[in-house]
Amino acid sequence: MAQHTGLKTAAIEKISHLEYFNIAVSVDCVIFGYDEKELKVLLIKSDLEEFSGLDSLLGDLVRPDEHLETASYRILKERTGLDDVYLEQVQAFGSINRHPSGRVITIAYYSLIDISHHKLRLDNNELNWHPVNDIRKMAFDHKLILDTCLKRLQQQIMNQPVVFNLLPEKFSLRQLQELYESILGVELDRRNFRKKISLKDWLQDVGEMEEDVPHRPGKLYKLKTSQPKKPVRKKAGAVSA
Amino acid sequence: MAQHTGLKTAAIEKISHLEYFNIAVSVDCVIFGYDEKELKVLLIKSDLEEFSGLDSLLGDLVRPDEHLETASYRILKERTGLDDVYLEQVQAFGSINRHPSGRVITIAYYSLIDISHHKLRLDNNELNWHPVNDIRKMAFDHKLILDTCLKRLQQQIMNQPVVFNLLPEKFSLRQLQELYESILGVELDRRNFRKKISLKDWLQDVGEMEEDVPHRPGKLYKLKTSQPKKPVRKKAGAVSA
DNA sequence: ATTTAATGTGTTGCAAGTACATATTTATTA
DNA sequence: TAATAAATATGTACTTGCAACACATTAAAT
Repeated sequence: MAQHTGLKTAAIEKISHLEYFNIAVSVDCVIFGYDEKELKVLLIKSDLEEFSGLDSLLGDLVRPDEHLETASYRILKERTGLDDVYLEQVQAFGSINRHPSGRVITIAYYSLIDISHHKLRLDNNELNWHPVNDIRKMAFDHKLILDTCLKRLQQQIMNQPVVFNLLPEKFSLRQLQELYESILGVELDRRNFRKKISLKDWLQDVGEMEEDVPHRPGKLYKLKTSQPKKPVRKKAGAVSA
Repeated sequence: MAQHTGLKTAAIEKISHLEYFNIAVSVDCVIFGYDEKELKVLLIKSDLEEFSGLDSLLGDLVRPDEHLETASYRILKERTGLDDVYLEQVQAFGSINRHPSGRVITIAYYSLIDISHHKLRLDNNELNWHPVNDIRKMAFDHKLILDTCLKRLQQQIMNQPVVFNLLPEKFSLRQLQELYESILGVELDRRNFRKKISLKDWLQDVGEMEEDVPHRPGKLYKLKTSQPKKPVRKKAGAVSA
């Protein structure tokens, strides 16, 4: 490889050579959901012989004319029917042997979905929600990708109002606390949790109460409209961030 | 595109088709250095006509049999002669039109280098250190990549002992504080800074004093040997993290 | 010897975080 | 209908981390 001339030039000349198109690019989505007081992730049974019986993340190759994020949104739309979801890039994974069929580097995204959303339609019965804590082994390096995305999610929830994408529009503080607990894997003190949340000024009292709970109903809240629950959706042609 | 069958299978079948090898993959390194009390970044004049006069990051296409990190280490070695540097993946950038010659998605890394290191040899006189604060416009989307990497660095330095890769082995607390100030772009209180650093238990008194300073010399410190200044270097075949 | 300029150390106040207790409300049940 | 159970709603004391701030000390330069 060129050592003393500009590598960029050398590189670009080679773009027209086939040898440099031997890497495929995919995106993989870690789709988190929250149901029955458990953090879950949407997985599909791997259809590769090498990984028979194992689950894998939802992903696909990126099309040559497709932005990375567009590819992720496409997968989400195809798999869940949902359109307007929280999505965030986490990292690229590029080990040489991570895919048995060839060199595929993948860009991992995590996404947050309200499982109870009325528009949610899983496209395939090989698709299932799995409690994150029960997952042991996955196809490819997907367990590593899942763990990395979960760590990122854990870091984010204390600073950014993102978990609300996992909940229905209206929720009680208990629901919210249970969600935090299931993501962080720890128990939280109810009084301190409420104090912390109220300091952040994320919530708005909707003036309604829980219904059909076998105990004293709590107030319902929603995310303040001034808080961006979803990131600004970039145009496909825009520079990624 | 396959909507109701496993996408993975569909994808893998297509790996053998040429249409899916139309994306090239590169890595770009944001190489930070510290000199004359300024945070600097190593850039090269772009040799593309489209970007004539503009600087660009150091990068290259990833070879089909090369791990992403290996490619970054290769670039660093070729460009600086250095071998054992701090390197960390930040993000993938994948806009469709980010490269004028074709579809190239790039994985951005940032790396920290001691500019005074005796082994440092820039391979090319188009390569220059630029004060980060002076940089306005760059080739490709490299300004965005630089800004993103700087933000990541800023987040990291308060929690992880990484800045020591930018300093010679022995340094004074003043030097260290000036470095923090130039990375964060703020002035820090000397007493609070020292307290914070000493709480972290990163430093070890080497029992020597500054020399050739026109004022009272300060004690010299080095990073505690128990502190990992560099990340564990993964084997090329290992799963990336 | 004096001046200058930086080093090297607390202290005090404020803000945030943690541990912890009691009164209140609703549904359930006896 | 009254008593009980279970969760909501709220407040206080303690501790820890962070920010503002001042003074004595040391070495080089004059």
